[in-house]
Amino acid sequence: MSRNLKESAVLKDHLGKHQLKLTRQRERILALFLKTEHVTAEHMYRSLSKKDPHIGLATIYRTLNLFCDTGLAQARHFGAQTQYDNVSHKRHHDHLICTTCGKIVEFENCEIERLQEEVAAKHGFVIQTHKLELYGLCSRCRR
Amino acid sequence: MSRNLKESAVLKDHLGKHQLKLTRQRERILALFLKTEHVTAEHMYRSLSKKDPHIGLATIYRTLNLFCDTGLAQARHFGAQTQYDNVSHKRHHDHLICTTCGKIVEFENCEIERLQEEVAAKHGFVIQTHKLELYGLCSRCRR
DNA sequence: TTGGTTTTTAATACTCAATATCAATTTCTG
DNA sequence: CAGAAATTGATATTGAGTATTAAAAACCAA
Repeated sequence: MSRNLKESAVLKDHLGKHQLKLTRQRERILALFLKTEHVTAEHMYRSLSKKDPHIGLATIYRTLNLFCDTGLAQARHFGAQTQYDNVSHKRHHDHLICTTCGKIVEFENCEIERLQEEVAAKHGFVIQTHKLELYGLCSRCRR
Repeated sequence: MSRNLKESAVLKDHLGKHQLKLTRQRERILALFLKTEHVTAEHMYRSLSKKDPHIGLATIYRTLNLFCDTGLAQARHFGAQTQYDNVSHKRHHDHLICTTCGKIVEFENCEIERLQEEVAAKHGFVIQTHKLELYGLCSRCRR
């Protein structure tokens, strides 16, 4: 639990600054959210319902969106569903993907990220997240 | 039209290999699709309806998904909507995408591409293609 | 504490993009 | 060309996510 003090503080700070209230539901949803890397609202609903049968699905959605506002979560859309990523678990990395054997290598490159910010600013954007995937052949598959 | 011979061939090849048929609708949807870089099914429906009032929305969806199977298109999900990207147009473009309104800005940045090569080389990869998407808020959606 | 005000909740109705259904039509194959 | 197979268009249905609202909980000041 002590590991989550920071995130709890982030939430409480945001609540305080926006005239929002700390509720039992928000605490429970945060506690569960912090244990995961990414969840869907539906999945979280099923988990929480076991202990708290009367929790509302709409509350889950509202709260996860609230987490996005505070910066604790980040929403990603896949097909029909929305995944909520726990930002604190996820140091962002990009991917090198071999098109032959499917090998995936993770990498980070500050210089590329800096240039991304530069490009975004030039077009009036503020970046929230990004996806960079390089597809090619790894050394083994090239012979 | 001659510019689209390759894509037509890709489609016909796929149809032939999967016991699918070449129909007037598929040809028309392909023709329009090849003129664009990205569309939604809804947008395409409105365009096609002007000349062909009885074209069905379901057919648009079915056909765009077919294009995804052939590799001519790539689906991207934003919140509620799905954008279908024309892969043949996509070679040299990366995207800035507004997570609120879905606005897409294309950009190119040689410096980023050079760094990508550098990163790939460091891991023994040779890049064939890449996908870079920056998600954020455009100037209007930031208020 | 308590009373009063504001926010939040839970349940449910609703929205709307996307898919399933199915009879009628079109395409292809032999 | 005829019959089999796939496709279409119209419409119903699905399902993720949002809006609504009366009741409950949280907050705050005294």
